[in-house]
Order: sequence, then C-alpha cells, then structure tokens
Amino acid sequence: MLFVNNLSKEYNHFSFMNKKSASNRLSNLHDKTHNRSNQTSFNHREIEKVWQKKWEENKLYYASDASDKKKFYQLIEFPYPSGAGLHVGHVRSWTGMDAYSRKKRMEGYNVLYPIGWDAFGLPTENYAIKMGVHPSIITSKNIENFKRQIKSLGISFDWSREINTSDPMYYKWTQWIFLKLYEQGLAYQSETYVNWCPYCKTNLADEEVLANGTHERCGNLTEKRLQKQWLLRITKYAERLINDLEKVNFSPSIRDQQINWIGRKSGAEIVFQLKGKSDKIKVFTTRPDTIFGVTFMVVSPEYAEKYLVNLITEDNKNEVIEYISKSLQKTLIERDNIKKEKTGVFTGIYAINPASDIEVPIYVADYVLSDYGTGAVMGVPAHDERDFAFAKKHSIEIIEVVDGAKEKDSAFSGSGKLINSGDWNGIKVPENLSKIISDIEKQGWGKAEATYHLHDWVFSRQHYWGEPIPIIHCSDCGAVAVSEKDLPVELPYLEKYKPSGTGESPLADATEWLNVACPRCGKQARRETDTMPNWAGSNWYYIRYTDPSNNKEIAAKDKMKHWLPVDFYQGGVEHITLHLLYSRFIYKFLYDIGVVPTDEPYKKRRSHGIVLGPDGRKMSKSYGNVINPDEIVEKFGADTIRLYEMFIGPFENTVAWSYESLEGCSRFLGKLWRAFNTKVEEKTSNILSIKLNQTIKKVDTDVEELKYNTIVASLMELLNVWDDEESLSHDDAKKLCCLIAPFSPHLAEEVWVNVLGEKFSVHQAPWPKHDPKLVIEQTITIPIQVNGKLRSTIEVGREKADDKKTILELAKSDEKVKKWIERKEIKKEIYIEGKLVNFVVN
RNA sequence: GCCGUGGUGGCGGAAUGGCAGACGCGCAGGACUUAAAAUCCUGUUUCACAAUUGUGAAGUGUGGGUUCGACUCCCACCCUCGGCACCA
Repeated sequence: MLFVNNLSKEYNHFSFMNKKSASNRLSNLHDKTHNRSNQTSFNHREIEKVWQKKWEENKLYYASDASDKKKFYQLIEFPYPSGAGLHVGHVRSWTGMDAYSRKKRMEGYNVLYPIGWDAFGLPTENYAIKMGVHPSIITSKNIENFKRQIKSLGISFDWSREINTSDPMYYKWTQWIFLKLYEQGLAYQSETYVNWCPYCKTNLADEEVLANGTHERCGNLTEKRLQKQWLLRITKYAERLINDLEKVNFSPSIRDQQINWIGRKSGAEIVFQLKGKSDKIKVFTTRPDTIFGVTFMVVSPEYAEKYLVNLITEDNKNEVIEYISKSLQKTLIERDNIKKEKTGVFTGIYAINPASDIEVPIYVADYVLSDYGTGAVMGVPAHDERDFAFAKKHSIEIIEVVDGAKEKDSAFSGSGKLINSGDWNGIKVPENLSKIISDIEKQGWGKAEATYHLHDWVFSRQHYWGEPIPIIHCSDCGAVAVSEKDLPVELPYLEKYKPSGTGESPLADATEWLNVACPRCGKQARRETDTMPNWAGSNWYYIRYTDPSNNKEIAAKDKMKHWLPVDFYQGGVEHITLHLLYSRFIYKFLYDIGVVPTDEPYKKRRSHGIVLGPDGRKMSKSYGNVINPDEIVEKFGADTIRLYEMFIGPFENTVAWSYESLEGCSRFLGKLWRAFNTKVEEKTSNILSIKLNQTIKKVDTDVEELKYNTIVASLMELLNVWDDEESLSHDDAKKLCCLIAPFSPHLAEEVWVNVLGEKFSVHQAPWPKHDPKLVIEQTITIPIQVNGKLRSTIEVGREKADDKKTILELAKSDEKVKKWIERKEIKKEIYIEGKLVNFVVN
C-alpha cells in the first residue's frame, strides 16, 4: 500500500512539475530571442534541433578512411529495432560512449563511432506477428523511429556507415561466412537432442537457454527434442577462446563468465572393454587416479539407447528399455528436480576394469548427462558422492583407494595416499595426477583428455525472419553449397510466415523459391528451409562498418587493416556468453582463413548496468514503469537526459530511474547557462583557476575509467565555486565549455558560438589541458591528529609544507591540540608532507 | 557447491592507507510572491551534553589482525546481486 502511494506521488509530482517548468521555459523564449545576454533559461527545444541539423550538414562526425590522425574505433552493440523504440538503457550506453568518442575526437583522434540495425531474428518476427504486419515493413518502420530518437539525443554516430542485417547486400556476406565454414568442415548437419522452445517454435542454442531451463528471450520453459539441424563447430576453438582472453582487456567478470561457460576440465579418457563382447565404452574422468576403485559403470539413457540396446541381456531388456523411454520423456527440469535420488537399472552387461581386471556391472541412470564428457562414467563410490549414493542404493561393492577418509558413511574426495592400487600405492593424489595419467597412457588404459561445457553451436532456426542457409539438398549429391556467385540467397516475401511448429520453417511452403536445380548435377533439388539465428548477422557486423557498401568482398583488406580491431567495445552483460563469445569465434575463424587482420576482434570490452524503473523493478509495460526517452527529451532536453544518465550512478552498476535526480541535473544545466551568460569577466580569480584546472585533470582521467558520475559531480562543484562570487575569464570560459562539450553537446555548442562568439564548432576545438602549476593550492589545510583522532586543522602556505619543524611547532601550539597533549609524553611525531600531522601520546 | 561482483547517512552515491559521507536528491527553516511555481540563502550521519559560535563519544556488513593511522591491506565469517552446477 505504502509502495503504491509513493509511486503515484512520484508520478503526480513529475507531471505537475513539468507542466509548470515547460510553460516557464516557453515563456522565457520570447525574451531570449531579443536579448541573449539577459537570458536566464536555456530553450532546449529550439536550440538542440538547430545544432543537430548543423552538425549533420557539416558532416562533423564522419570518419574518414584516409586520415593522418590516429584511428580510434569505438563500438556499441547495435540494437534490434524493437517496436517499443529506444530504451533509456540504450541512451545510457550510447551517450556514455558518445562522450568518450567526442573527447577522443577533441584529442585529435580519427574516431569511428558507427550504428546499424540487428534487424533479423525472433524478437522482430514475434513483434510482427503480434501486430499483424509483415516483418520487413515493421522493421523499416521501427528503424525510422529509432533514427529519429537517436538524432534527438545528439549522438555523434557516423550515419554514412549505417548497416542493416536484413538487407540482402548485407546478408550476402553472412551467407558467405556460412559457406566458408561449411567448406572448412566447421558447419555440419546432425541429428541430436536440441533445446526446443514450444512458444517460439524453434530450436535454440545452449547459450539461449537459461540455467532454469527457460528461453532467454520469451521466458518459456524449453524441452529436449531429437532433431536434425545445422551446427557450427565452436568447440574446435574452445581452447583459443579461453587462452586468448589474456591478449585482451575485458573486465574480470566478463572474462571469468566466458571461461566459466566454456568450462574446460582436464583429466583422462579411460577405455573399458565389455566382457565377452567386442564393444568398448569410453569414459571421461577428472580423477583417473582412482581407477582401482571403479566397481561399476553408468551410462546415460541417451547413450544406452544409441549404443547399448542391442547388447542388453534378454532378462534385463524390458526393464532397461522402459527406464530409458521414461527418462527421455522427462524434461530437463524434471530430471533436475529429483537430483537426490539415484535411480537406475542394471543392463546385465559387464565391463572389465583395465587396471584391476575386476568385472564391473553396467547400469543405465539418468543422473549421468548425455552431453557432458562421453555420456558414460566410471563409478568410484569410495571417492565420489554421487557414485557413493548410487552404490549404496544398488548394493554395489565399495573399494577405498585413497587413504584419509574419516567417516565411513560418505565418499572421501580429499587428498591422500593411494592404497589398493597396485604399483601406485603410496603416491599422493590428486597432487601427482600428471604422473598417473602418463602411466595410464603407458599401460594403454586410456589417454589424457580435456572436456568442455561448451557444445557445438546449434545454428538453424525453424523460422521465417532470418538469413536462408545457402545449401541445396539433392537426393543424389546430398547437401550441396550454393555457389558464391549466386549469393545472396534472398529471403522470399511470404504472406504466411508464422512458425509451423512441425520442425520445418515456413519457407517449406514457398514452392517457387524452394525447388531449384542441384548446383552439382542439375537434377531437381530442394533448398534448405531453416534460417540462421539472429546471432548470425551480429557476429561480424563491426567488420562491415569498415566498408559498408562493398559488393565484392566482406570488406576491403586495407580498410579492415586500418580500422580493426575495435579499440573499445561497450555493451550489455546479457551477451557475454552469446554474441560476445560467438563473434570472437567467427572472427578467429575469419583470421584463420586469411580474411581479417588480427586474431581478436575487440581490444577492450566493458559493460554497462541496466536502468530499472523508478520502483526498482525491470522496466515493463505490465508494471507501468517504462520511461520513454522521447518524453524526457521533450520536457527537459537531450543534454539533461544525457547528463542525468551519466550522473545516475557508476556506469557499470545497475541503477533505478529517479525523476528527482533528473531535475537536479536540469537545474545544474540551467545554472551553468546563466553563469556563462552573466558571469564571464576580465580575469579568473585564483580560487576558481585552481578549481578549473583540477576539474580538467579529473574529467580527463575519469572519462578513461568511465567514471561519469564523478565527472558530473566535479563539474557541479566547479560551478558552485564559480557561483560563489568568483570570476571567470573568457579564455577560461572557453576551456570549461570544451570540458562540458562531450557530455552536454548542444548547450556547449550554443555557449561556444552564441555566447562566447567562437567559431563553429566546439566539437572540433582541442581538448583542454590542465596547468600542473595551477592545480596546487597556495594555502593548504593540514589536519592534526592525536592518537589517530582528528583534533584540529591548521592552515599554512604551500611553501612551508616541506618545513617539518615549523609545521610540528604550529601544530603543537594550536589551542585545540594543546588540550590533548598537555601533561602527556609525546612518544612519536608524524608528519606526512602537505597531508597530515599525528601525535602519539600516552 | 564453484566462479565473479558488491555491502558506507532517509535515498543514489564519493573517498583505494591520511579530515568518512564529495556531488545530487529528499527533508526542515528562511527570502522573494496576494498565493503558488521557479529561483536564492541556511541547516541536515547518529547519540549525549550544551542550547550562541559549540563540546564529546560512536560510526563504512560481523569478528579478529597489521599500522602512528584502515571504508581502503591481511585472516575468518555473514549477506546482496550476477553466472555456472547431478559436469563424473
């Protein structure tokens, strides 16, 4: 109840206040046009548009391929053009990096800061279905809206390089990359269990399914389905995707999340011979040192179905088959929920432990995962908790092989000396694992092996709105690649594009498009009907920005060489194990086949936190807490929302929207505007000069670290000093104007040209430098502590700072300090030059 | 369970070994106004005492430690958020 009241109060307050402030600003407009020097209010509605137009006309933010300046490639994640339009989260990321880019330009860099549209994919298609408008139409409509919104914010994108992943001239190259992957054997078709989203009616990659089993886009529970699909062999790059993280500057959480997801574990693969059969079972283990303790084996239901069904003895067959089919019907979640219970059935088959020669029974159990390791495990009940539980339940022998267990009713997985292990007895494990593994290889029991959590990437979707996979299926020749000269394989216009749910995409009904001659034998053949996931187009888009209209190549070599790699990539945390991982893989592949110039695409990667609603919840229509940037721009201006989103909190933190804080920023800009109009004088006072130089220094370093909130705070401090009857010269006003330009570009431009009378544009002016002599105050305040507690402060001239004797004398004679050191023995006198005095007394 | 991040006023947060709470919000009081809005000024960690400038104590998740001095470094623990997890 309380909560609801607060919220409505907030909204009421907001709308009330805005009506007033809006009309106020409008009423000021009249005076303003007649006498600029007297104006007390910045009319953002008029002024912002004027400058946006002029920047565009003068191509101020166009990045030239032929420039003597040092290049800087600044990238933000391009949006999918949703119907909801720009989110204030986009605004945060893009204006933050806009400030970064603007500063870089002023510092003399040739900055590439491009934008485009990730237009293919599920979200767009789902939205089109909901609105009953064809995705191609809704896409271009949404793009128009996004463009208008972005332009109203004054973001310095280079619009000449705009790209769209659903444009045939763009996806021609997405398909080309697929052909290259296919050529190299990195794209292949296979029938395996995949994640199926019943709501979106499509396959999904592992990365698109959250830990709780739901689809990351729609939030619905996914299922496992056996289906033939295209996969990309990303696992071949697993090692490099981990190791090469050392070459790049990613924040620790991003780096570790990727490592975590790839999930490398090393150990050994052990081969077990089946008793009385020619077949073998391979297992992966991280503890091959416990091999003498193996008393059973367990395979996953999927493994059993695929490889063991025909070997099972007649007595056990029915029970096993029933168990398998029951398990396969269970969803992942169901299998997860019964974690504790170790069900399973005996197959009647035995395997031989290669080390101890003991015959061990083989079971089928659903606690073994089919998609990790080999899908079969060796059971060492004495030293693995799950194996222990299973052995207890099924009365299997337990052989201890590592000495050190304290209790007998649980598995011991700690370190200790081997026992009951033949020649290995006495070896300390797991410390000496590498010696054990080389011994295993010598004996021929198995070999060293690593396994990964990362799987090959499920790359086909049973949807309409995506890039057609450029493959033709021929009954004689099999899957044949479309030849490069026939690219792009254009997506046909379909009226009926809703997903069917049958496992085939709606393209299966596009008869005319579907039936083609086989490129190899010329016989009647059929096009692949699956399309690529939305990640396909976003894999390589930053490469295309370097040469967006090239029709002969993905991009010209010299242009790629000039711009790549991306110097700074900034985006959301939600793509770390999706887009960010995928695009690194594709880039590495392109490097291997000699297309791109380097082996990592992004030198530096940082994330921004999400912007929550004023109520602290994720913005959502159903909560009614969505902030529309259009309204804020209209009522407060682009400069205000820009500054506010910088000030709202640390750039990488999640933050909640606050109207009150927004008003504070609006007030600051108003005050700043008035100061520029009324308080620029002949000379800069000493105090203000020092503050100005300190602020220049701080802004300079804080931009590099994305500490935008403290930048705004220090600008506010500076203005507070200026307001305190200090004077600022024209030259210093220019410096301050430049300092503000990256953050509030419109107001800065208006001040620069129309208040200070400088030449257009402030955004081409050089970035101000601080004077090292002027950041030091002439008088310093030194705190005096007694026993580490602050008792007083003294003011001294800067020139006396290195005179320890005088400072200590002054400190001791201070009235307040005297009280605390009188009649006490001073054991120690500490003076840190220019900083602090501390007396240690009894 | 594993990996990562963080824990500071009424709120967002600042300070990375040296005056804790910058800056902003909110709140309280005041000025201007017929009134309001806007704007401006003053105060604002908590507690106790003094009631005028003040005086003292406590205080950065908890408990220890290092140091003249710790929000900051070290050890142990608790909690929040994010990722992974029947991973053999």
